[in-house]
Amino acid sequence: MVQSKTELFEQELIEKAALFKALAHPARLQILQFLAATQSCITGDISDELPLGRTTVNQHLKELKAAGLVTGHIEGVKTKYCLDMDNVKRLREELGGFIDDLHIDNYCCE
Amino acid sequence: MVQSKTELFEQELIEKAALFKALAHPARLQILQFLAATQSCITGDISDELPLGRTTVNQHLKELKAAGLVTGHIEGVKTKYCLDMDNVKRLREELGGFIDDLHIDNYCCE
DNA sequence: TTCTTATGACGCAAATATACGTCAAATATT
DNA sequence: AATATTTGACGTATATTTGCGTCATAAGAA
Repeated sequence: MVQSKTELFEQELIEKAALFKALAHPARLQILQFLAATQSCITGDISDELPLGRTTVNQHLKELKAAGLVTGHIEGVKTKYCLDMDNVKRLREELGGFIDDLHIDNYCCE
Repeated sequence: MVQSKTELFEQELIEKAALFKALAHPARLQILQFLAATQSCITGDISDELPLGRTTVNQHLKELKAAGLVTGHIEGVKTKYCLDMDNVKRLREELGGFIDDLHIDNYCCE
């Protein structure tokens, strides 16, 4: 492509697409599940749970943080990661809302 | 990367990630909105509505079809695209379900 | 038939994502 | 102090996505 064109779309669509993109990799989904399952916030060796190296997992964590779904607290040498519950809830509403707004109930294709 | 590793994850996660990925671009979100808004199924010149060329839009439509969210019926020279309502509804449940399954209501981070 | 239109397949180039090795800094352990 | 852990930043290689031009095909119009 000559240039990226994502910025030519409506801001709202861009943001929604970015949210979906944050969830568009199985590693990131599994990280979210793992953080949710282990109630207490967990250190970085989430990589033991995934078929990926540590730095790769770190990279995915970084993206989840950028999307606002996860926060990281430094605790001595280690770092504890947590779900950002408020944003995860907001996420759920936004994603459901997008589909609801399509009003597929009335949709009739012929 | 030496090789793609997505296939090393659980099948369920891979499929959910693929669904999210289908929604991870503003053009595809807008295409879905457009198809939903124009009740009658629409020919390919959806590209008039987007800041993208025809072949690019075609490419995005192809991805939406691969994800099962859209179907295309040939009608003479033109092609009519439709939302696949059943799959869109299923999508809504699966995506909401993923977040529900995190049980964030009980989540307590300290 | 000839011309026009609409489409999708194909391939290219640029941008971005994915995966990881290495390294320096910070904290703990000895 | 010397050593060991844990982490994130950085760079690199490969893979995938994105955007588009070109072309051949198929159907309708002239």
